[in-house]
Amino acid sequence: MTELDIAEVSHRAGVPASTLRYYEEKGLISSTGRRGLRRQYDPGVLERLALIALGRTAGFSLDEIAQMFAPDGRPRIDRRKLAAKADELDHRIRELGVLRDSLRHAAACPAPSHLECPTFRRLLDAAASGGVAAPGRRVPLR
Amino acid sequence: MTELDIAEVSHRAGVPASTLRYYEEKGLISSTGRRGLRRQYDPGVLERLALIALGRTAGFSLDEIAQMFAPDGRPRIDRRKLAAKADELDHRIRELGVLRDSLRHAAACPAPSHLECPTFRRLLDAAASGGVAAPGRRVPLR
DNA sequence: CATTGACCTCAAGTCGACTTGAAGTAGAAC
DNA sequence: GTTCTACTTCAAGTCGACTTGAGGTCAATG
Repeated sequence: MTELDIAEVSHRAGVPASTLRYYEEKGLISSTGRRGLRRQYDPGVLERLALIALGRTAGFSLDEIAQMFAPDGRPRIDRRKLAAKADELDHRIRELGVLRDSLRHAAACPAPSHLECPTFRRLLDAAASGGVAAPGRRVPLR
Repeated sequence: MTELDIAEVSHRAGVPASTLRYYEEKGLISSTGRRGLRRQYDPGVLERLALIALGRTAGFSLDEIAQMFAPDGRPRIDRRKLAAKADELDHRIRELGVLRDSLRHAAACPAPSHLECPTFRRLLDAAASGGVAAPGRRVPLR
């Protein structure tokens, strides 16, 4: 029997069983059957979970990820969506880069108060005018 | 009178009035008084809002940001915290860079299915082993 | 055959940052 | 002096991704 028990999947994928049930409810994964009450899974579910994890870190929502699987279970990833997400990431990366540099500067800046540091002020103005980033959708930090 | 009406602040800072009330409730900003019922603000609140926006985009929570103001209202930013956040950002930036490159590759990859693309598979394995990033705290995407 | 313990379901709770809705009020315009 | 309107308060709702808790079931172990 090559089937995996839910505990096995949970352990191997590093994902709580509750999450596996939740993903199943959302249609992201499916179990091949039950042994008694317990869900059994095809080993392929591990790959699928990896795909889901990947999508999450790229900033896709679970619903978006669900769209990425064809009814037959094979990934059907729209290359344009990937490219678009890559561009989005690129944008975000630049923003974060500016932010990081400014934070570093502010951390080292000799001005008595941050408000008196020109670099910090420039950053502030950018933030005020939405030049850096406005709070919006969220992506994982780590 | 140099005081600003809440509508004025809302408009100039690009922040809904409901958010201003919420921030006040959280102790992030304060109004100087009322004209009738309406909150009046010192123009300095705009700078403070910029500071808050900045903190948000850097990934600080509102509570953390609240800690960054001394009781007198002046920013009291711990330089070590800034440096730590910069390091965190740096880490995240690297991760996102890898992710972006891989997405771009996958978008252009000629393999019939992404699962057959070596680059994509490497990325998958990284995601599976937590090598890229595990979902956790959130920071603004844009 | 009885117990154990890990799984099951389903509803509800959590977290952060706000938003929304109902019901009220005061300054300003007519 | 009435009406208009933008504000006010306070409680409750929203969103996404899960987690938690109560009460139930079943394969395996002794």
